[in-house]
Amino acid sequence: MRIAELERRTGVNRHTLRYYEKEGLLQEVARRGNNYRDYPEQAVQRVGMLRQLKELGFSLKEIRQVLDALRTDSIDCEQGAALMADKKATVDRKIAELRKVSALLGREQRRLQESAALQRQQGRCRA
Amino acid sequence: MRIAELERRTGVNRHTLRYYEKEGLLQEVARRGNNYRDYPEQAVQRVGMLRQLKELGFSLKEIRQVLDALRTDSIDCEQGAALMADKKATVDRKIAELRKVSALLGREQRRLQESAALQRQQGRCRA
DNA sequence: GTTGACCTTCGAGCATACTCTATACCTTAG
DNA sequence: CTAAGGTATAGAGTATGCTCGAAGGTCAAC
Repeated sequence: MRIAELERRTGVNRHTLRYYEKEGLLQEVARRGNNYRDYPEQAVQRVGMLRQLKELGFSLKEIRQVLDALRTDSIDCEQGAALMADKKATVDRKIAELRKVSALLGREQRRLQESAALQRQQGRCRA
Repeated sequence: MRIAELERRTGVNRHTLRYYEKEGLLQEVARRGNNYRDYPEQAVQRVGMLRQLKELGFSLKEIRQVLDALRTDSIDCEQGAALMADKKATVDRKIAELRKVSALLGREQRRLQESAALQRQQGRCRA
């Protein structure tokens, strides 16, 4: 598919897609005779994963490492496995931290909601 | 405490601490007679939470909203509760996504590890 | 072959989040 | 009093990750 379609299907700006390619995040982008980029169907998923990881706080550099390892082939298996383990540990740590944050936000939300209820009965908010 | 101690205890550059203050992320920083900043003990925790949220992919702007709501007082309870609920939903969504990523990384790690084992027995990596 | 909708590259510009430098004031030890 | 070291502000500089516009090539329809 051409860049316009990938842009439409991923919601990612075409300039950004070219930027990702330049930064090595989207490899093996074929070109047609006219020099137009010709993305494989797979690219949609790849860009999706990229954006997801980015949203989760990973830098493009880190994401590239993971995506590279997922493409494998060029990378040593042992090394790839270690990278995956490392990234998984990072992700698991993030999950644990987010759980705490979620719990904290939940508690705070309930507290404020109760205050709001009181506020409706009485006067001002006394959080 | 003065800025040097907060820097030491949080591991955050003093220039960054002043930057956070300027951006409204650290409010109520008292000044001594000599105009030196005098942070309350609490600031250590606040900076810690800030950095943690940042690490998890939140922008300083988003973090400020949450920290502001946690300080409450100035904010409407109803509104604060809604913000907390909203941020909690975001966090919970992130957790769900990270679980998927973690699972994927785990699968990939095992696959590469098996390939590495085969590789040791036989020849090259065939991932 | 001209129009219009694509596509290309290149380089400038921008927002965020620091990070550092310069200049100067404050404080404490010797 | 002076030197050393901590602090202040202001503003410049940097890294990352986009985002955009200009100049020009490609292509299908008319």
